[in-house]
Amino acid sequence: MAAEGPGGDSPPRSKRADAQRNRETVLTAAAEVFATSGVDAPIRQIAARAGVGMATIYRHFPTRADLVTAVYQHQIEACAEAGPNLLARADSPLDALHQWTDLFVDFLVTKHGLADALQSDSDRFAALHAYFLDRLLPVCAQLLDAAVEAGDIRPGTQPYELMRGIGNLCIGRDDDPRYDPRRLIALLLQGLQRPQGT
Amino acid sequence: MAAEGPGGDSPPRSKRADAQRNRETVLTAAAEVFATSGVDAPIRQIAARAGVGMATIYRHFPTRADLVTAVYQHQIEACAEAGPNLLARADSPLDALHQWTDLFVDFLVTKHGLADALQSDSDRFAALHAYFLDRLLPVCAQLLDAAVEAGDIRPGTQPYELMRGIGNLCIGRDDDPRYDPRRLIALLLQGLQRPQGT
DNA sequence: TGACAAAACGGAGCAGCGCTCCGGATAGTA
DNA sequence: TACTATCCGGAGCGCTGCTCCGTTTTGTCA
Repeated sequence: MAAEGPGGDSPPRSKRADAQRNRETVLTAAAEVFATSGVDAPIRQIAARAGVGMATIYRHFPTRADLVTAVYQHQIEACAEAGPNLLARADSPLDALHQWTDLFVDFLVTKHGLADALQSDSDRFAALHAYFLDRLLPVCAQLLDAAVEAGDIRPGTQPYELMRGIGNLCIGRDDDPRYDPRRLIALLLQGLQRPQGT
Repeated sequence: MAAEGPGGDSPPRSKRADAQRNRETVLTAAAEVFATSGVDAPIRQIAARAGVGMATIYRHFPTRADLVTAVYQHQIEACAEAGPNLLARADSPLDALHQWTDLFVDFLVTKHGLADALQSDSDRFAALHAYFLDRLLPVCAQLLDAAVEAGDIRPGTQPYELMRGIGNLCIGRDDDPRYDPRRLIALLLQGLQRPQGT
């Protein structure tokens, strides 16, 4: 979908050609800077790389969350769409949940500081948080429900809590061999499974 | 005048009286400010509250991590000492691990932004991170080992990973009724338990 | 007690950041 | 070509972390 701020459809008012061009330029530059300096990189740095003024960035993306959202939109979307596909193709709903989680974690871990931003207790990234929830929560809920239905995991877990938990576990330096979020998330899912007895 | 300040034992030659006094004043002010504005509160604010200049704070606590560590030292210590006690008194090592985890989580959750700081990928809080690890990792390892020994949980989990996982799960606003780190940590420990059958 | 050096203090000052404001440039249209 | 709505750029403000240095306080020794 068109990258619009939350608020919905705007009339087919097309922007001026230079504005359109600058928007793309900024997105490209932001993606590069985020990859090297993390999503907290100074706006000035992104502006310099894009060869535009700061106001241009703020005009297109009023908050940092809007910019981050726009940069990663495609990947978030891909992650959302993968959910139903995995559910259809995997051996079991539990298996699908595992695979989807792996996908989600891979995405978060490879984006420097993205997981941190998502769970930050400041409100700077509220819009990003909202977008993630809006797109991925239903997917996670669907997978969870299917696994419950199949009797693989016990009912009662809230998708929101699980998603935030997974996101939280992804926080931190990604170059520490002593800490691999995947192992902990595997434990978490293990704990979710219905015990054989009782 | 044998009044020796708490904390590490330093050689007999100590600081001037006014320095000692200011150190305490700053610690008190910092504790108050941290409680209301979080551990990221501006140094100026703490200085103003303590009625001292900023340089005084930097002189006593070169980095923010040093200040935070000093403020929470007693509570961290208490948490560390509780480990062996719980192990001795609880019904089982697994039970002790649960109780200790609760203690740890309660501590983290009630300190605004402390968990965030602990896992921040910036190096600003490296000293704090190191202190936590130094004091609490052995305790966690002891509890974990005991539980493994008792056959309650399966071997192979690294204490470092578990501690970081617990810390990570505590990150975020603490006023969200939809997210309770305790529930997820319970799941994590559940996943750690040795399966009864097969 | 008074003098004096070491220790500690305080805040001005610099640099880096987010974000805004407004004079000037530009694109689309008549 | 002329005109206007749209868009642009960067100077500027306020807020931060952290340092530097002239001033004040403390402890000691004559």
